[in-house]
Amino acid sequence: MIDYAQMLKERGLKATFQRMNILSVVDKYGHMSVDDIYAEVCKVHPSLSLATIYKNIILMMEKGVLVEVPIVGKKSKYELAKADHMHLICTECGMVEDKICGEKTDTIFQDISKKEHFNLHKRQVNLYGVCEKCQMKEAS
Amino acid sequence: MIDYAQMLKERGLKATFQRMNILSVVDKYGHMSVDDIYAEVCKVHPSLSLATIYKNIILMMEKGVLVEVPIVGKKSKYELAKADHMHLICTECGMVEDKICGEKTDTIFQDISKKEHFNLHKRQVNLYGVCEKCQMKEAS
DNA sequence: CTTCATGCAAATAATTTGCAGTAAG
DNA sequence: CTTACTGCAAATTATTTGCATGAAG
Repeated sequence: MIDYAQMLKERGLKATFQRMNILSVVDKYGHMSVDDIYAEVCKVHPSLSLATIYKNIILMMEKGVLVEVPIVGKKSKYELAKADHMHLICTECGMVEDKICGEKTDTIFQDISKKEHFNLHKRQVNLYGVCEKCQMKEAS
Repeated sequence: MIDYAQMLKERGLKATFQRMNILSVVDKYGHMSVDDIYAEVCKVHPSLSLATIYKNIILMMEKGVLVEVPIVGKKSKYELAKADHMHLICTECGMVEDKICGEKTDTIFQDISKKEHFNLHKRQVNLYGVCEKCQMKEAS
């Protein structure tokens, strides 16, 4: 169980009800768009404003709590900042699943960066395809 | 030299002046946002409409001529469809550079997909960091 | 208490749409 | 000629901002 309040205070942000809930639903569902977050948090806090979501997402990204996951053909999703990983993205249902990268890819990326004199900060690997569930549906 | 007219006709699209120019500037500069394209093509075709750019980008993506490159914290860029590759993206100046992936990463991605019963269609690898030029600037 | 965060409403930016006129084949 | 494409203007959607009120520490 993650302590969202502490997570926020450590970065100098007040632990408001709204922020706690944003973190909690992002944590629960893994990857959410602005609208997903809004819809979900509204269930427990109906007077929530979209502007608050936008302001907080930007703020929490600056503070390194949230990370943007831009996706081909859709609005970005957001996830909690965590160890580097790749995404399997289903182009049918929109599902996003985390997968740990492993050292091998890591080494490859670092070698390339070194060769190009590129100061690498962050990797982003997205694999687009059709997930097992959607393959089932299509077959039927 | 790429024959843009043929490229378009092969996919059942008319080879208009606008489309030829969009392809030509994207080809020339490698990676461009909607606004970049608009600004550039306007130089040779001042009466161009932004709506035309949007319509054509969508159309050409459907026909597999253009590919979207979504980027953290910015508007997407577009590139000509070509062999799989990764992107080095400079977070200072916005530069995007192509790099060929190599078989090693390819194999890793396919293995993971197989293990997850994921039907892989498309890879997207973006490495974010600071390019050589911007490192120079910072140092000075 | 004091400061920072929220929610609203209004402003701005980004994208899409409908349609009459125009150009490609 | 005929169909598809463009450009405009209007509509829609997405995001940002300013400010008065309210909550956190």
